[in-house]
Amino acid sequence: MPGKRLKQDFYAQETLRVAPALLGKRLVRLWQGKRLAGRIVEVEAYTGREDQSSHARCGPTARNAPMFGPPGRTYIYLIYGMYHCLNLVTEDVGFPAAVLIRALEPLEGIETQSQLRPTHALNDLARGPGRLCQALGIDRQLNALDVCTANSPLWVEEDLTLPPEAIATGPRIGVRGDAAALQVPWRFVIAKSPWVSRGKSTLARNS
DNA sequence: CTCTCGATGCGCT
DNA sequence: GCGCATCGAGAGA
Repeated sequence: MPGKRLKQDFYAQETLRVAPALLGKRLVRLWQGKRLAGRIVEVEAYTGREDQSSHARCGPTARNAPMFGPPGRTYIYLIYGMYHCLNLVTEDVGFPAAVLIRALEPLEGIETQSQLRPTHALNDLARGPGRLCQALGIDRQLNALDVCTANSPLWVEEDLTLPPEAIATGPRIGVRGDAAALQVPWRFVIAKSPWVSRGKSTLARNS
């Protein structure tokens, strides 16, 4: 049912199930009493120590600690000294995995979002992991936050449920790592959505 | 559309 | 000190 907040059991599933299942759902940020929200249209999975593109590949550190923690929490980090990336932690405690939220279709509080991230093009408001964090007022103050409890200022709601053929996959964007990590199709997008970030040419339709 | 480049803070094998 | 799971501006085609 649309509007219902996702609970911890959703995030506790296998990461490669959680990532595509997040597509179509609604990311909601309560910012100064206002609902800022967008539809999740693009995500990436990072799972296990063997994933050479994962921040967890070298084991637990102060930064990546949330990835080893319980599912349903945020993992937010600073990248290139000026942007933030939002992940939602998946699977069991001790197993490092998370889903990176890469793009949103703006839905609610668009005027406020445009103040937080001034841009003339609606298409650029939340297209990209750094951009969507700016538009929703997300930074490291929200790191390790439980998005399943009733009073958290950030959560994911039920919204659209997509058929498998509406989902396209491809290699992850902007990552380093070994050949396997560069090729594995762990990027998931809503096929033909005008709201996804760069790299459309590398996508293939889901089978 | 493509590409290249610089900005910038911080955690790290 | 190095290297980022990025973005925006500028140049070229």
